[in-house]
Amino acid sequence: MNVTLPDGKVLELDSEATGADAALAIGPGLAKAALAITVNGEIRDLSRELPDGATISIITEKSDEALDLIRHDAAHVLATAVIDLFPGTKVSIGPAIENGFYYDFEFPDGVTLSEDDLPRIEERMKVHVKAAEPFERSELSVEDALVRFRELGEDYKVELIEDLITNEGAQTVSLYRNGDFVDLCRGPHAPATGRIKAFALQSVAGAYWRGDSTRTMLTRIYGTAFLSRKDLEEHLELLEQAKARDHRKLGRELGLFRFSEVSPGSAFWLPKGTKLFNELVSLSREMGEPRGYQEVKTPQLYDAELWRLSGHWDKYRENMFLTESEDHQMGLKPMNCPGHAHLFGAQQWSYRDLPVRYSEPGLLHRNEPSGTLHGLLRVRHFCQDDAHIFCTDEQIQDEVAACLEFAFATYRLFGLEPKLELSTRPEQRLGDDELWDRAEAALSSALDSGGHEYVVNEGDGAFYGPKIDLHITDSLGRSWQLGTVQLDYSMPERFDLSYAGADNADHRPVMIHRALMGSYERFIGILIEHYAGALPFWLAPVQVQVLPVADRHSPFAEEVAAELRAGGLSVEADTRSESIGRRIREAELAKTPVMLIVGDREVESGEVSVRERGSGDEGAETVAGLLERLNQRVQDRTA
RNA sequence: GCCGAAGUAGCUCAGCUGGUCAGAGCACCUGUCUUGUAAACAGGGGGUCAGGGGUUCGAAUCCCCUCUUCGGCUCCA
Repeated sequence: MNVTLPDGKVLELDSEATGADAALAIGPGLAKAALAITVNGEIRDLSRELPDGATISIITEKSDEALDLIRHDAAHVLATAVIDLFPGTKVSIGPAIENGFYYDFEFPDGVTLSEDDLPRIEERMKVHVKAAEPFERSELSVEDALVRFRELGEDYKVELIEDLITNEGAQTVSLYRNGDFVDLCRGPHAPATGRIKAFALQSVAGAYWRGDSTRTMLTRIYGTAFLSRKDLEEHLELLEQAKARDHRKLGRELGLFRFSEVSPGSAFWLPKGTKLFNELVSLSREMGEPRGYQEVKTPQLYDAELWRLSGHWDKYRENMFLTESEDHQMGLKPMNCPGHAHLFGAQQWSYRDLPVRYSEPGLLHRNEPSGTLHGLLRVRHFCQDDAHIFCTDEQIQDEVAACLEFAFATYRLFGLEPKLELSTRPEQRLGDDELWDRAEAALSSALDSGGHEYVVNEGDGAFYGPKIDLHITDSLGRSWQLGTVQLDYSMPERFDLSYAGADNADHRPVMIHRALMGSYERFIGILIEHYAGALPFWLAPVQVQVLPVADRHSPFAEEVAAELRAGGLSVEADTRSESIGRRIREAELAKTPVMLIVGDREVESGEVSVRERGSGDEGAETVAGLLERLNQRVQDRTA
């Protein structure tokens, strides 16, 4: 038979030749390095027979696919070790994931696993890796496979096979054996367990079977694997370093905010944190005004009637904080939209008035489940940079495009590059298909015209309309949704909103919900991790720290500070009788962008010695010149 | 909410199997030093060991409940 190699050469092989044979035919070095083979674009085991005429490419440790392969191998070895150590454990699934792998198990009654158990599971895994047990693939009819896994009591595998039959019409399934462990698995795998050069188990967690919270909670073991010990150590080192960027740690160390048991999930903002917070609110106002936004203020607490009208009473009550007043049930707002819709509906509108863009840095309360709270990134009390745009159908596309422009203009200031997701019509939805066609088309063409790349989440839209979300990852690579632009045909209906058209008839406006930073809390959490706490000059709560060398220079230091403050900067003077070295160190640790050292020389010359965060002495400068330079940095919003 | 883990001074942590176990460093306060680009020196104050029950002659240490936090899952800005 003949196969074609990546460089276009044709290789002649014996009939029934396998991927391993092909690799050997190319060269013994490659045969040794080979992990798997791509056959007509599909990754397969080396041991499988090649089809005649196939285009092949050998996967080695250098290939992009190599890590996924050995991580998947490692997941099987993990399962092998777990079953060795905990007989009677049921297995479910164990895929490779970004940065590692996991396997989900159901342990026998009475057995609970904790992280203390990981070392001995690792030891057991090492035995199997060292034994370099081959991965052997076999195929089985679905009937035989069902019998086999039923006998073993592997209920989860049985369910998987049943679903393969119903959903894919599967006739056969593939099994992989390594050592004594046989798993239902699509493959592919490397030739043997020995190819896993370095691995580590990392954590134990609960995970619902099939991601369904009504089903059994399985025990998930996370781990990672690499092609060399060095790569593994580098990865673990990176994870260590990421902890230093954690906004919860930095928020405390930098004196930005804190949390307390007296109000779980709600930040207490300290003066410095409040300054940062307010800076972002100002930014949003400053950018919103020229874009036609009008700020409004709406109440925190509303009669339950409003929530019934908006639909939140039915769909969101569980997550709302409720109270009573004079026999009226009331609820704190979890969203600003009903208030804005109510406000819009309170007066008459002409088509000439549209679009109307109401913005509000609205304070919200959502009673999020305790287990979901996460520093500033998931809180119960937060403030959105929220706005609602009421417009005509024809205006949707331009408005959405303008929202995206606004969002990117904002993110660019911080060097953040969000990932975009377009979520389309869900199964349960309001409105006819024609409406959804138009709404989705409006969103996707706004995305396309802006030249944005995005992924489509089919069926993930809100029940009232499709949406575009902006995602950013935190220091540990966890993705968080920040901004969102949502089309809503439902709320205008519920609130019976209307405007008079050119035809003098009543028309229903469309509502666009948009929050660009998302919430100030989450955005600040992400920013802190993005900058590792070293906020750019324009955002720093304390921009300049003036440091007199000795007590006798304090009056001059105060003068300099006052002058810079009068020039609009946030300045402190550290006049404590501590050593200058100590005060410089503390200003550095506080991530203050600019330090000014003033001693005899400066008092004499009237200038100041400038020290930039992280880069040492930069020489003397007049206060006036410095002020101008620093104000330019604020204006340009540069570091 | 679910699974697992943790909770000792403001912070980081010691305190092994219950019996001088309430400690250290940093921070804080006081005093001395008056400093030239990342930590001066000395002394001092501070915790009913998350909260509540229980076991015991005796609990920070063992058990139970609650709260909070951390890692995930589900859900979400």
